[in-house]
Amino acid sequence: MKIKREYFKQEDVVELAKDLLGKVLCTKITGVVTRGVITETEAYNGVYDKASHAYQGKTTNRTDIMFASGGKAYVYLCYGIHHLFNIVTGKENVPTAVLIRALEPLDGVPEILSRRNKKQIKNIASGPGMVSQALGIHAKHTGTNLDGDVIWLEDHGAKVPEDQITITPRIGVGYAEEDAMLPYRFVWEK
DNA sequence: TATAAGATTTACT
DNA sequence: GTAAATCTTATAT
Repeated sequence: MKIKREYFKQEDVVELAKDLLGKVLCTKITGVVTRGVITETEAYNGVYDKASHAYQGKTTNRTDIMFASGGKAYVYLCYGIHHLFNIVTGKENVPTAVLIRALEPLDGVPEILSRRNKKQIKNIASGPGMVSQALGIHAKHTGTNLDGDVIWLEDHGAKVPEDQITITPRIGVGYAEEDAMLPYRFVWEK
């Protein structure tokens, strides 16, 4: 079943990032539906988090979307090459978001293989830039409603046992000083 | 207007 | 293991 927009409005972004493990991310970008089970996430805790683009309430053209209420896509181009897909969460004016770092293809596998130019699905979406490429997500999808028919999430009822969840510091945010050590990354280790 | 750096991936030595 | 690719955004002239 499709996840309602209210789900993304809960205030504890760290809990939400953890709860998203096992959920299914779906896109319909080129007329083809692709689905993947989320296996790795990171939380970005708004104004308190130096690793967040919205640290200290900084608003720019790029980060404006993070201040919207939960349930929208925030897609950001990194290193000029990679599109990073985030789910905006929380209430309006609370710039929290969850980065999807990895997933396992479920439906539309041939389309995913073709987009990634690969022959097998192993590790095909094991990094934030690769997730976006696999599902066809582009920076132009920033602001897309996640309860629409382009990008949405489904709950297939998968329960992830606590003992299969690994919590670690985030990746690639060394510039965030002490906040780089925060345990905001969640990995589903099967 | 110009310059520096980035929530990364991939290829090559 | 190291380095290149590559372009938008933010900050400074």
